[in-house]
Amino acid sequence: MEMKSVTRSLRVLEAVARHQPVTVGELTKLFGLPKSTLQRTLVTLNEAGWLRANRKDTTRWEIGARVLAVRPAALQGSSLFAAAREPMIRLRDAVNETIHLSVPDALHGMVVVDRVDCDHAVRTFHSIGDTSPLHATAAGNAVLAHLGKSEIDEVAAGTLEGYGEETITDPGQLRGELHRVRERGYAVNHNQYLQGVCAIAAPVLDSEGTPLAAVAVSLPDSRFEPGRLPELGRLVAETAAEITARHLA
Amino acid sequence: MEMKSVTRSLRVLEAVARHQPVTVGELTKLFGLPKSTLQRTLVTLNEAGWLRANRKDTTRWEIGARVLAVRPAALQGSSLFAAAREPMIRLRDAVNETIHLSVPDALHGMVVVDRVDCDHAVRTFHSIGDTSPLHATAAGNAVLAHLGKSEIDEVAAGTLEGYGEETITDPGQLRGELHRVRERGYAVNHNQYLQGVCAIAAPVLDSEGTPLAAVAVSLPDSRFEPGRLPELGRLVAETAAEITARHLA
DNA sequence: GCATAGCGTGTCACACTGTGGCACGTGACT
DNA sequence: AGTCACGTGCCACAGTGTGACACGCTATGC
Repeated sequence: MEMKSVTRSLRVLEAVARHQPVTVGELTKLFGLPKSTLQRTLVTLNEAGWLRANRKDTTRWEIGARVLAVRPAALQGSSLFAAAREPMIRLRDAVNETIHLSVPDALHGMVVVDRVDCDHAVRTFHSIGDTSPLHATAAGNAVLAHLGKSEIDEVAAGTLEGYGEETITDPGQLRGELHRVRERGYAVNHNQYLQGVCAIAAPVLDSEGTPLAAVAVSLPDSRFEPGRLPELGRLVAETAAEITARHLA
Repeated sequence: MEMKSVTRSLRVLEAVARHQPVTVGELTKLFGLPKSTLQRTLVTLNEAGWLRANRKDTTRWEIGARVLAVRPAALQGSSLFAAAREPMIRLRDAVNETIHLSVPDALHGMVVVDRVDCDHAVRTFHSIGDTSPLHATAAGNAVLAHLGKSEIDEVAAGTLEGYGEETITDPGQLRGELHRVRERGYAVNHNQYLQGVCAIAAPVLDSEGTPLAAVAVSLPDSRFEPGRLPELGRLVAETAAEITARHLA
């Protein structure tokens, strides 16, 4: 079950996305593969519409718009994405902090799918497409808390990697935290994953209670005030509830 | 320059995107290929992270989150996308009609990259990722009008496919229309492409005047009032200008 | 002005890859 | 039990993609 050319083509696609507009030569250095091989790959991807030549320098390649037609199941019909946008902007306006929408991917991590920025000079930054661990982030915990027991066990049984002093690495402690998340309706991350980054998150559930995504307020440690937690938590949970409602409508 | 397996894999990816969550059997009917071939493709795409098994029915496949890492690159570094969002929502609030953001793809068509919905019961509908011809849509004309003469020639020299009574299929007539678009700052489509669908669009330009995208107000024929055109056109053009300004900032 | 080095592009024989016919296990419906 | 359709697994062979090599071009250095 190899399909070498396919896996390589997809890796090339990802490399082009990160380095666009990029030339064949630059890619040979990145991959250590023969020029002919890479060029053949680029031409093929181009013919398929997934890549295109830069309009100004036709030897440089960039991502084609075809990619946009391929959307993750979590965003199917764009309804979740569309439903989330305006509530997210309102939440940002209310708290003036960066808001993220993330979806779980194969129980291995959360992926940022949308973002609304605040206007502080100092702010947290995560690109769309970035991934983060379930057990060490607010968005991850918000989702995890509403998964079935078997799925929680699966995650807790795996290695709970530590990223710093605050990371929860003990399965029992994680279960306790998830219980608290369920009770108060929102999850909190205080320096558990990235140093200096805090977040408050709440889950977006489908009609059966399965978590589809999480909305999170993300802010620098320097602006984190424990006293405001209940208020922020309430706002985030309300936003998540509104997204859920719009999504079902 | 074939790369049969790669092209096929990408086709499969697109098919999965359209039909997710989908089974092997359904795909064999779509492609007329052996089950083994398709399954091998699915497994490979899954291992690459672009596909994943549905959580409830593990024999059904859907698009994985990996594509999100590539997606922002398709939106010109994502800054355009982010810059456009809030002006688009304001425009929607002002006119209560569906707003689209589209980018040109390889001079062959426009691709919808973002959408803000109105709240009418009757509304136009285009999914993100949908494509439409340059010569027969408002967004297409808005972009085309600001391309170089050689590029306009290229399009005009090609076949200007007709989609109905109103479609401009004559190259000379198209040039005249594009001239008018440049003069008044916005393009209008009255049933030229899809029957019953009208739109008013304006281009988003980069610092050199190259069109990067177009914003469009899209509405059903039944709500189209010629008398409101100047006002709508002005609003759309202002929105496009604001997106341009934010994008450069 | 000539040499060199780097680029993108093109070619081709060979090895190895992906192919697809076939067969198995399973679960649903008759 | 019997039938059917499904997802999955296997393997010989044909056809595919591979990558060393070569070409033309441009920029840079001597």
